[in-house]
Amino acid sequence: MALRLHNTMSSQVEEFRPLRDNEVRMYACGPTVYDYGHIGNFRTFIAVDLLQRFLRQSGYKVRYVMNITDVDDRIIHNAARDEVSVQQYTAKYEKVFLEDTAMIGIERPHLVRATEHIPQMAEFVARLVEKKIAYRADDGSYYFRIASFPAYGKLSKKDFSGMIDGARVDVDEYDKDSARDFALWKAPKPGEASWDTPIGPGRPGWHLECSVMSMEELGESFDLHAGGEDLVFPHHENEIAQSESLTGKTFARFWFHVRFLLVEGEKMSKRLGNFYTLRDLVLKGHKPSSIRYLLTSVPYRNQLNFTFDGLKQAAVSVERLCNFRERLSAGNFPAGSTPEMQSLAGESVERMKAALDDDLNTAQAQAAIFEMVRRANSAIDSGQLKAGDAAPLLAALDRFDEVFAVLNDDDAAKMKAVFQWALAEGREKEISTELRDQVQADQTSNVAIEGKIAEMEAARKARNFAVSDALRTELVSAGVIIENTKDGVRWRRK
RNA sequence: GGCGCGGUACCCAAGUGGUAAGGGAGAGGUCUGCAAAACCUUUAUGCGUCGGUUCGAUUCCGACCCGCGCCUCCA
Repeated sequence: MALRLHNTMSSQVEEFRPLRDNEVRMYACGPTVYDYGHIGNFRTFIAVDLLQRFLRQSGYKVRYVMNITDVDDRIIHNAARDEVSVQQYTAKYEKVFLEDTAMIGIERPHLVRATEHIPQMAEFVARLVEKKIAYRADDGSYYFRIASFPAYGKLSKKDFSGMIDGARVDVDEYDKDSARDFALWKAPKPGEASWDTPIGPGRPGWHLECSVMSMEELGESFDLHAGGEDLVFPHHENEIAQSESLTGKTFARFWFHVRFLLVEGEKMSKRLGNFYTLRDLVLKGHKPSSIRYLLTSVPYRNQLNFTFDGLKQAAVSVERLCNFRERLSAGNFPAGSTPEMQSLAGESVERMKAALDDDLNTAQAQAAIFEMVRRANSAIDSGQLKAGDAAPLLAALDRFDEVFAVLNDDDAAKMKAVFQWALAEGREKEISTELRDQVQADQTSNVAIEGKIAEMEAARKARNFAVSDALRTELVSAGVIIENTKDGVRWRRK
């Protein structure tokens, strides 16, 4: 079965086939690097990352490009406020973005920066002017003439045919031909960052950069363009207008939009006090793997209600999968293999693929893996599972994690990094006791832990349970989880 | 006002014109010196409300109620 994806352009779930055999060219609108990213941003980026991972798992070569918007009004404003250059300002937040995406398990796309493509953007505008699609306003800004592109509105399903020119012209937009016409190129205001180009001084508009960079990297027509649902209009609509009126070709064939999330049942906003950056959550003691799991557990087109209760549940779910993997890889099973477990592994892989093929139904894919875990655990308990069954089951789990990326067990180091960042930024007050404990637990050395465990085991052998229990309590409070299995003691950090 | 999405158990959340996945939490049990892990049993005659179509609807249609999104910067 082939992948079927919802396409905003057709409002339908369609079979996804790339233009070129075996190669997918996709573009995602990335961050404007003016602040720390919030969990809503990351829902989108994780969804696109998951798509990209699944495409590769399905055998495609994926060329995935993401832009970094490193010049815009907010950046200019904030840089001025902080009395640093635009470049210094964006460098900081680009670094933050890269750290955050790595923390949340996003594989790095090929990144392109707006400020590194200024000449191409100016050239793009010049070509649109030549075709009389763009025009220059008195102040030196350039606008796109929407009236020249009759298909305008086809993505967002808006009808502009009845628009009355000038109906909503505001003071700043007095010299546009039509109020709806959008800026391609903004003339510099005093003190603003600007570039000297053949079309005059200024800086690119946001819509322009995505058109120019995506076509430069992927060609005039490519397979898929992604972003948050809010970008459908006007951003993506404008990209289409610019690009297609210049090339006369279909710009992107599939439009992939990720729905906004809710936080505790309400729209996330600073006003409501439910606005969280990724780092805020880690400061509260939540693991990156829990956050990623929660953000992938609801299919990307459904509204996801992000709650702290859900975050705890996600942590337990991830732990269950990790425990299972540990149990399979460390256990001693009788030689041989069973047809039941072999086919269970195969069926589970099939079910996961079928679920993801169905417009990335991550919830179904997770259900499939849990079903496998339960049945395999059951087989282990009843002594049915054989040594030769472990490999295919582990392979199925790996296959799951190639896409979901939650089982790496590298949370401790990531949390420690956030801990240190908070200290460096003077934000130690925001470090929760939970995070403090996590970092503390990580500092107890393996040798020390294993020493304690040896003592505990000696006491247990001597049936001195008071001593062994005391040692175990001590270890547990240091964040170490102890399990006595029939193959010996197994321990791990919380 | 225009366009669009959703309301499923205590919580999160899939799904289908033929009788409700999965996870978490709760309860009981198995195993264990005790825990932990794991497993088993159990928790919606019910899928916002009211009508309609149908042999049969949670699933299709209509109305209504509620929540949410876009239409302006926003992932």
